[in-house]
Amino acid sequence: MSGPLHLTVDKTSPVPLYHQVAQGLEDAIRSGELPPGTKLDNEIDLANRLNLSRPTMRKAMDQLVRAGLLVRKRGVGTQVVGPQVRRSLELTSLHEDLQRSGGNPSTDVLDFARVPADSEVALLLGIAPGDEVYHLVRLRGTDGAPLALMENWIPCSLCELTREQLEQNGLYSLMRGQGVNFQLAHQRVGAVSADAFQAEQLGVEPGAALVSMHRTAMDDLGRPVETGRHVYRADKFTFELTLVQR
Amino acid sequence: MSGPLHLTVDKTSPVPLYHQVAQGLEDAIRSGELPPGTKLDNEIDLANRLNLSRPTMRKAMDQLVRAGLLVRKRGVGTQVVGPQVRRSLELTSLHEDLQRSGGNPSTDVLDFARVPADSEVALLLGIAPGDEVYHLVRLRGTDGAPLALMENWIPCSLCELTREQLEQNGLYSLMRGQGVNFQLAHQRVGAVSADAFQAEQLGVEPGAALVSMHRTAMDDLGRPVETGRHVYRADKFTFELTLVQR
DNA sequence: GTCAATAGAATGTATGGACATATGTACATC
DNA sequence: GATGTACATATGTCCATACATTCTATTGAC
Repeated sequence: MSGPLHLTVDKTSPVPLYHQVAQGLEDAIRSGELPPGTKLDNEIDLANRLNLSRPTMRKAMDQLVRAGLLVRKRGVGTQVVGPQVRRSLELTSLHEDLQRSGGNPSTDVLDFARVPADSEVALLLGIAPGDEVYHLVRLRGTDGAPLALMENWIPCSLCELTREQLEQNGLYSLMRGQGVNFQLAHQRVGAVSADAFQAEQLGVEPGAALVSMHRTAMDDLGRPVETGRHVYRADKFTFELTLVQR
Repeated sequence: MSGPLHLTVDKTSPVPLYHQVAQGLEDAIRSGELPPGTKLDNEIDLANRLNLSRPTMRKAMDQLVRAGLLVRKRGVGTQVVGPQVRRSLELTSLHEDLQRSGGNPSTDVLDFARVPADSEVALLLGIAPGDEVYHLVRLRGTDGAPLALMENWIPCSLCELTREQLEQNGLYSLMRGQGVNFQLAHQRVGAVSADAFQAEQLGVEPGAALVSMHRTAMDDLGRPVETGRHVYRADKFTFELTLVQR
């Protein structure tokens, strides 16, 4: 179940060989050239065919195994799993999600201020109560219809924010642009009934079901850099996640 | 910022060296022996100290970098991130979650039948409409209070299920016990207002906000093995997730 | 004909070395 | 004193090879 698959690698390119191979294989799988169930040639043959060492070939395949596109069975071989394994879980902002789905995102900054952190926010951000934080309340919508009401806190020591920037850009891209390296985020997703303010802002009846989300994001050294509480219109928004067995 | 750290490896053990090292390092980090911010010795020294080759040492550290416990910076060194990186996202069932949190889970099987798959279920499970599937409706609770209403479909060709088994065990552990290798699951989490049936079963007012979840689980070859729709009491249940930047 | 031993094939683990490249610092120069 | 260059350092990539382990299929014995 193999043979053709004309992968090529450029040994002069600055992009690592194993990455080129992994990318080529992934493209072949996602394009359907290697349909689910296909059994690949063994690692040594593949390496020889591309004039690579086995460790390099293996490292490329490792990536795809971790990504869930390939399954290796010792003593048997390697098989294509299938492209129903879509994008795995990523750390993205809502703004970026909306851009991808083609909607026309808008942002209304309802509140923007520097305030002293209360004890709850200080605990979440790992700072002292009273330290200055940005407090934002934003209303996000697509194509004119309100979608999400978002309340966020960010330590002022991390970056400079202005109301004008926030009306144009996503919070995450602004912070990234000022050297904040997001690494991971803890989220809690649940449901709440809309209170009067939420109902008015989002254009739903009071008591309507909303998706709620609490998030605390951390940078590459594990320092909390942002925390927030968001609510979404349940008829327009769900969280999609892919759980992977390790 | 290093020096002691008395790791040892057993070269006669059947457990891979790189795994022993990774485990030892992870223990040292999580125990606080290597606090966040600690800079590790370079890979070559560490390898020499443990009488290992650099690739082996590096492979061990790779695991921890992927797990988010270490950060490597080229030309600089490797640093401990911190243990606030708790358990990442895992593929678990609700039943197992409840056992971990100490609650006393109960299961009430409201419906159990073999039925022909309708077109929607058939599409999700990748089978032909009309093929036989198990159709389950279960009410889960903790300490006597209802928590979740769960409706599931499983192809009959995959395993044998009985009502009695389901009252004692989680669905996933039953299927795993019959050779189903869960690999990943796609989930959509949102919110809905409780209808009359849901409200009665869960003990809430009609119209109350509920957390909703749709899931399709797949095995190691990418075949769908289970799909379902669940609703949870919003006051007792949220989804916790950790997003990791890759 | 059935079952067990065996050989082959594939992945899993490990070694040792070599060179490339990014980063921070110390030194030399202007 | 400011600036730029050179060097030391640590990680990033890659190769050639060896042996271990597991699964499959075939062979051979009873």
